[in-house]
Amino acid sequence: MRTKSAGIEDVARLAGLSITTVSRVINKAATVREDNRKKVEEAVRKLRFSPSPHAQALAGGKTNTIALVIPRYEGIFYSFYALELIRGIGTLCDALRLNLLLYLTEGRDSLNGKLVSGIIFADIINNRFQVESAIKEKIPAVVINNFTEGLSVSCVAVDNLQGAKEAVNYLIGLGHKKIAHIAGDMITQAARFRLEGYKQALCARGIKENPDYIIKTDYSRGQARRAAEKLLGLNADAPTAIFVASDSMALEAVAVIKEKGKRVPEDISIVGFDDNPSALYGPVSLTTVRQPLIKMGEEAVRELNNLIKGKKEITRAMLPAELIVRDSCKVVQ
Amino acid sequence: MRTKSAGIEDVARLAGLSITTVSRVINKAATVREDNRKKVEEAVRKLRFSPSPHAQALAGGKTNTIALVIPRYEGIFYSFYALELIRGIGTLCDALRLNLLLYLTEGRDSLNGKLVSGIIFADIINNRFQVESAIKEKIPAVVINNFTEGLSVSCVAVDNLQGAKEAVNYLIGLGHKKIAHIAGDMITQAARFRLEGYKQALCARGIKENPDYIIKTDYSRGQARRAAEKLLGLNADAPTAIFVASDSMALEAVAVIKEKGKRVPEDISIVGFDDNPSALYGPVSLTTVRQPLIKMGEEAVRELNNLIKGKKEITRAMLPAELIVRDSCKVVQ
DNA sequence: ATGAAAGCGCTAACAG
DNA sequence: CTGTTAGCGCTTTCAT
Repeated sequence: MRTKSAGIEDVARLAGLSITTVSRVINKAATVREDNRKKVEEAVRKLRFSPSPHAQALAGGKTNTIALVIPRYEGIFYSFYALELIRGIGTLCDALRLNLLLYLTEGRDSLNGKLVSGIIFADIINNRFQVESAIKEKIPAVVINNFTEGLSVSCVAVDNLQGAKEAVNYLIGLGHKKIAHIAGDMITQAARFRLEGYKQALCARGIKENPDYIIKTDYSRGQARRAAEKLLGLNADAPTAIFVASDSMALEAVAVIKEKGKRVPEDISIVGFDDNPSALYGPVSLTTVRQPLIKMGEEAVRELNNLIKGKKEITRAMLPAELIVRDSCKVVQ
Repeated sequence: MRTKSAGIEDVARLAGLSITTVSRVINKAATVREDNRKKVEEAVRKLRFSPSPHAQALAGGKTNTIALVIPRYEGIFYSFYALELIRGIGTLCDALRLNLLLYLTEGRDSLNGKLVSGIIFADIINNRFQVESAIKEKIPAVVINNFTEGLSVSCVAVDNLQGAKEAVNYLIGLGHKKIAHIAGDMITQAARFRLEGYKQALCARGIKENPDYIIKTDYSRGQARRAAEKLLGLNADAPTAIFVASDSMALEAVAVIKEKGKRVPEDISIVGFDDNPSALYGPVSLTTVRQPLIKMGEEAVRELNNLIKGKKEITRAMLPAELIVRDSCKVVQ
């Protein structure tokens, strides 16, 4: 029983003009005489009129709303990835006056493209087909954090390969040779690239890969703990440095190491990934690889907006990752 | 240039029936003969038809989408409050097939109620007027984490007063008398209630309030750090226990304490608030007060859904907080 | 049980 | 620069 609020016709009547003219000032068309524009604007104010988005969408075909699709995969919530992304995207949408539809999806259902004028995919995990169908339906789309090979969509990703290499090179530069990697979930491209970067960096410096030194996880702290324990359990063969695929896992590794009576960085050096602010504090501030999450979100919205406005070519942006040196690494003894 | 997809008319033609009948089966009206329903359903499948939400909304007045309004106040992002809430709400919306519109708002703009059939406010911070106008416009609404006094809206909050009391009583039970409180941002009701609970618990046991023991913050780790330093700077008068308004601040306090060469819990006991999983690890696992964030989100969606479906009475739910005892507290010496 | 027709509130040609 | 008119794709009386 919501009170029926003013419609465009009421405004037109009050202003003594046609609804077309009202529509024109609403849509900021240039072809309205100044005095009439004023009249309309006043009528709008008096009536507290605001156009029905549904009618606008139906008549004009513009929705002004975009969707953010986040795969409802546990791991995506382990880091602060999701929140930072939402924050970046949400803030920019607010500024651009875009409505943001949020889908935490299992990936099975297909999105109803009729509702939105564009879609941002926060990574692709089990929902590649949603991306594909968006492309097929020619809905403007951009994928975040996944340098989409074989898919013709715009994307904005972070250079995980380079980031990982820098991390490992830094460790090698410190004299480490026994470098382990607690990897993320191989279901994510980011984790795969970080692992690949780790391998390439090792290889480039002629250090042989040790299978015992590579442990794959689901990004959870629980699995990080087990990984760290396994690594320490190698005893004499235990690594002197560990490159961990996320800061929250790195923090867990640090905790395990301390529990076992070892020290970071004196006994074992640690490099994380994310630049999660909570890694600044704690027993030792973490050396890590910074991922510009908020920026990725913003870039994605910007690109999507351009696509919606008619931009044709897709663009694949690869943002650089940056090694942030703090206190969790040391020259090997 | 999106290819025009099938409309209800196409379906009607293919099925050899009227669009009215098609509309009926879409809306699961009972008055359709079984064989005709089958025909329509098949046509729908063949044409991959899905109704235009905008047209539906315009014609029928039902949107199927709700809004989640999150005040874009820094502090709300410091804890994992926002993410957990989004997670709970988003997941349930997915299950209920509701579209979720997310607004990270400064609180100044008024929401366009025509777009949604209901609104969830994730706390009220600088945007009380948005809540008020929703009420005025009779848009179904529910407020989270704010036991809205003076506002006739449904709400689902957590019992911060009781939670804080339990925390402090626990500390008192351990023999502590010099108990400090690093409070949250007084702009939030939660912080005010936690402070109030702290005071009441002290008072009930006849412990006099010490102004030096109460430090208000903005929930940030930076301010938590300064608060902890100030508290430790009291030297002989320093507290033997600190009740901290959030886990992330509590973690920071622990860090400061260790830096100063003191131990937790041997020298100082700490109780946090949130049950943030990251407080499980680290140097000492944190005793804390659990806040059922995801549940709050789910309850909010459920209540909103009922309101949308015609439920008249508003309901104010107060979820209990639960003290989780772990390792950061000890009997005073 | 089914269909014809009248809107829902707006935008977009097309005239003037 | 402004107004007239025809839809946008559905739901809903109201007949049949």
